[in-house]
Amino acid sequence: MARPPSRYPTELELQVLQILWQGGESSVMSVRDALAQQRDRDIARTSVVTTLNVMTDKGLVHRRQQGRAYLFSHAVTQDEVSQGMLGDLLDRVFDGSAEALLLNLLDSEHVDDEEHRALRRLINRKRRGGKQ
Amino acid sequence: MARPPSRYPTELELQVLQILWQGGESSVMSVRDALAQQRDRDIARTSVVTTLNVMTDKGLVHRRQQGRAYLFSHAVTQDEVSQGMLGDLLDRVFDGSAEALLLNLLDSEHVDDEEHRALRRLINRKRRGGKQ
DNA sequence: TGCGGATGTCTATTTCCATAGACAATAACG
DNA sequence: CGTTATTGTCTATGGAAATAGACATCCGCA
Repeated sequence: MARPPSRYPTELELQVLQILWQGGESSVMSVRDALAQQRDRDIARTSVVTTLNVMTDKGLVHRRQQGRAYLFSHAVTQDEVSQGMLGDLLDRVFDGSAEALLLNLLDSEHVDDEEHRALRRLINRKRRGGKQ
Repeated sequence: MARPPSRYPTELELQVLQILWQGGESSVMSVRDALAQQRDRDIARTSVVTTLNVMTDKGLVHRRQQGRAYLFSHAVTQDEVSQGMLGDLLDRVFDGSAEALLLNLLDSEHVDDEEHRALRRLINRKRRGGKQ
């Protein structure tokens, strides 16, 4: 057997999605430019087309023809993707324990005192009724 | 160019690490058995050896010779890996915002009311002094 | 002492991802 | 109208990851 396809957007696909979330419906060229800027490295036009077509097949983006060219837009929301990826990490790394995840987050160098307080405010304010 | 190597343990590597974290220093065969059980699917002994050797090169596991066989143990801790992977997700998906991540976690179906309360208790109790 | 089981090495296969070139079609412009 | 720029399709390449087979050893036991 071989490597299984990744369950969630790959690195490049995520970057593309972020561009579409931010900029809305976009042409290949403008995705290419945004990618080049975001990564500080050029990428060929055809590479972007290929990637966008693959993403279309995967159902990650929508493709709409305008004249002879295509316009692309996101087919999944930022929240969907974030929750999918976070949930995946939660399961795979923290064995489904949100407490373990939060503890790890609080202990990491990514969260300083100030952010710690912000998190506490957040969770205390947000008593119930998130999703509806 | 090609796909860059993954920054953090791959799926299989993570499963192997979990086995070593749980069971301590292990032989190839016992890792193989644990893998097979955990995934409910057989895997060839040689596949496990190959993977463990790659992981040795990557510095993820230690290899110690005992008799003519090897014993393997983890070279990275569970916390190190968790923090690395969570930090990576934080940067790549949530643009470094721990609040955004927490909000997303709270809104997800993975966290019910009870767990929500548990998280609030946790963050309120844990006022200061996480890492030291 | 010779054979079977256990073990490591080396090599191979398959698939996915990232990337891009060759080519064709077509639109635009002078 | 003819040439150039734009755009999509098709095909290819290189490397990583997951998997396993062929082979050589070597230990223990009948």
